[in-house]
Amino acid sequence: MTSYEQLLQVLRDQGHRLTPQRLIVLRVVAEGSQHMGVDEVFRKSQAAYPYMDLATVYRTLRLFKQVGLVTEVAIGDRLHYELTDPGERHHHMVCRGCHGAFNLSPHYLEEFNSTLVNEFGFVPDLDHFAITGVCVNCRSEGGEPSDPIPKEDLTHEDHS
Amino acid sequence: MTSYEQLLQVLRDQGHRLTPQRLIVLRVVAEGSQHMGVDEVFRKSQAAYPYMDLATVYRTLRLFKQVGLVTEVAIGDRLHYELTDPGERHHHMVCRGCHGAFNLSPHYLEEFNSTLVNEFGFVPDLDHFAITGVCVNCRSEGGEPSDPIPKEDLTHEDHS
DNA sequence: ATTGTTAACGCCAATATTTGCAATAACTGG
DNA sequence: CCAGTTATTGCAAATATTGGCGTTAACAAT
Repeated sequence: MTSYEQLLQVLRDQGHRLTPQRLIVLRVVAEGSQHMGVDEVFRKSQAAYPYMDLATVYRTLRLFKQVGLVTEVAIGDRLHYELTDPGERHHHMVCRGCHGAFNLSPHYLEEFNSTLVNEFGFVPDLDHFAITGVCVNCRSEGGEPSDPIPKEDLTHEDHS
Repeated sequence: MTSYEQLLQVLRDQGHRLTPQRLIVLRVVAEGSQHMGVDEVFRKSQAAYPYMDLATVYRTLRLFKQVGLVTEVAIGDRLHYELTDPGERHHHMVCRGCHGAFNLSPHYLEEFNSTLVNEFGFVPDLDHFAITGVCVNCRSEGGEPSDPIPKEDLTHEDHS
């Protein structure tokens, strides 16, 4: 019923078992307002279920990523995870200045996608696409700002 | 004189010191026909200079990547490195079926680049760009082939 | 509800990668 | 060429990530 149930169905459909650990990790990631690092997911999961093992978190996140439940984003040099929103699928532009993550509509990749397919027969993985660079704010300030722009201000921008 | 000298100049210009370790790593990467993993770079460097430390290799590769001397490519789930060729700059399409790395002319990214800059003021890092997907061969064979296509046959394709 | 099959877990060890720090050596200016 | 400054190294410890394996428990079939 809830979209939460739908997510679980994705796992079932692919023959994966619904374990309490997976439910917890899923909830943790789902409730996280922002993308979280592995350690953060682990700590929150452990809070809900003390026996939670770090290896399980790694394995679970890898699985979730495989089936498309979560999206992996490289922030700085660490991987972060966030729930994949099937309705509002988006890509990321990650600023290496402020580490802000801007959303990017899939629309901007469509042409690129068809080009690769048509010219080379290469089908790119575009479920999620992340590209690093420097955002407007960091460009104008010049150099890496010591005072990063709050993620909240940037992350939910979706320029369609 | 040699392009090798030019590479060293890049380091000097940015105020980095020219240590024997760095020269060795640079040579190893330069002489490697294909992109190499950290361990491979380490082993070859160690062969040339027995005191070479693994941490130094990591640090050196990170530095080289920063200054653009080498290019980092994700093959499978490990990072590989290759010398950045300033003349024949190219990007990569990495097949997750056969792990082959196809070259991609920068031309195909120009439009994408200007779009991001114009629309969002976001300047993407396109010195090197790598995208994973499935290549023609692996698509036709269906599923992950157990007999990977030799890298030699694919890697130096440059579809301009 | 009971049982069988086997994926997944928890724990531990292995591997990969990063970091702290004292000693060294690359560059600078004299 | 010599001495001073400080980035870089090597080593070792810390941290991050992955893998092996016996046990547990999810799911399917009875």
